[in-house]
Amino acid sequence: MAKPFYLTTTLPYVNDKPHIGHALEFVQADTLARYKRLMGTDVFFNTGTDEHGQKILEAAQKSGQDVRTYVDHYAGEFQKLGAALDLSYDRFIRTTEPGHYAAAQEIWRRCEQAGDIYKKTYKGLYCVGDEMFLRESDLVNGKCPNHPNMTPIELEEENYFFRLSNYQAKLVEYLSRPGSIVPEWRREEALKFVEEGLEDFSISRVASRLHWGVPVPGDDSQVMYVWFDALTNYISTLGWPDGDDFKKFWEGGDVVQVAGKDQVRFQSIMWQAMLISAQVKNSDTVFYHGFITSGGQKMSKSLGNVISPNELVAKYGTDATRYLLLRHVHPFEDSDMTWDKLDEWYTAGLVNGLGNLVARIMQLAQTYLAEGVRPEPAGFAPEYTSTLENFEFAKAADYVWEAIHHLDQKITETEPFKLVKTDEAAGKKLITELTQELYAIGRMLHPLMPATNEAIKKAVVENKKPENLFPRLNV
RNA sequence: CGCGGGGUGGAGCAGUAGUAGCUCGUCAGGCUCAUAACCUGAAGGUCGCGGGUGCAAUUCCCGCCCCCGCAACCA
Repeated sequence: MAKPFYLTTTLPYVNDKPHIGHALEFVQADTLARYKRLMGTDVFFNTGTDEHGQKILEAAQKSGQDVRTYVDHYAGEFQKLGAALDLSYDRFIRTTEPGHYAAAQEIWRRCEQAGDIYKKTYKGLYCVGDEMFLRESDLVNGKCPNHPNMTPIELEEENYFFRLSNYQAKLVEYLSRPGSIVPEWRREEALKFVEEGLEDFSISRVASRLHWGVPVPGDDSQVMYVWFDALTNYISTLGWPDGDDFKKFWEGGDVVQVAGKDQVRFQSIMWQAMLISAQVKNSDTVFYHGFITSGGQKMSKSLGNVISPNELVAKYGTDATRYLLLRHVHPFEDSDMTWDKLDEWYTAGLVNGLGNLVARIMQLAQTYLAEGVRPEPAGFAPEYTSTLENFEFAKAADYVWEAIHHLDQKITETEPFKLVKTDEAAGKKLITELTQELYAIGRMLHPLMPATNEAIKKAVVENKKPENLFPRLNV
């Protein structure tokens, strides 16, 4: 029996609508989860929403909503996106759940017990407009960038700090293991960063200024800084400290996190130090994906180049959106996306490629075979599985599309549509073979495009050519 | 300053010490089962620049130029 597999995305912060980066991360994680299940592994796939902190309070106030109403709304938006992308998560955790509060407070206690939490006075420049501390480097002409007519004031505040500086040696050890971070070069980057020295970081805020957070155990005057509580979700979702799922999937399983490339310090350094402090096993691997740009630039409303996940699903459909994100986005590095390119990729790969192949084979099968083909059970080629084991989603798709191309070639070369007229038995045998190969392609597609796999399987078993899987775009 | 990634045919990418490959686009041919799809072939690159080591470098080494990230509590 294979080792259980725990997988989690980062939790999107709900201060705005879901964007394409969220969709990318979700789809990548979902593909891994489905792949592992396909291999017979017991999987726990976690995602959810991060709902505390200053920014959220501000965003709620700005929209004139009660903060609860506000976070409920956005949690709903992310759940809708999950459905639109056909995600197979086992748990959608919200950091405002009571169970999560309990876990966050418990890890706090354990870190405190380990001697890693202490109180310190923090002095800094505070912008009343933003209600937050600014760094020197944030200032524009000595003023807050968001409030140029307000002079930041010197403010002193007492906060709790976490002794990250205690964990340099242990983090170096952790990060020295290849595989602790994927891709490898990001691991080396993180290692170098840790070797240069670590500073303690503040993990609480004064409750009178910011009440929207998890109360610090034993000190009602402070709430946890949102990072500290949010990171805990990865284990609170499993019922830590006592839950059976925690024992099975975290302690007894492979623990894999998926995150954006801006997350290295949080996921692979802060969070891992917290785990060590609380004496919980570290994550085995954190996989970091790149960002998606549009027309060579960061997507932004002012540039008008935003491509939203909901627009993608509306235009191309669920599986096609998954295809576009998996095959045409580099798993580790930034990738560019424009509507022109998306249309091109969609038409070439799905309309002309996969969709057309299904149509041509199923037309033959439906016409010449008496009944559905019973698929033969088969394994998966290592060339295919190794790509997914290594988070190389685009290569996995490339492998499948090579198989699609070979099948197209085979049809052209063997001419079943002629053969069946000159030698019916041989023709039918050939068509049966082609249908089985189509079925095998569908199976490999499962982690990437689950509904498409189902559609192909159904067509083969029922011996019925399906409606166009991928309709041509109206140009 | 530092650290990291990258510069390959029109575009996007892969790759390797010894005929440079893929997708899209272009052109020609083939096929007719299929969603004007599919198959084959062709045109198109001195693999950023300059040195070095090799019988041989796009691939290794040195120097330079250009582009893009990171430089921590922004969740």
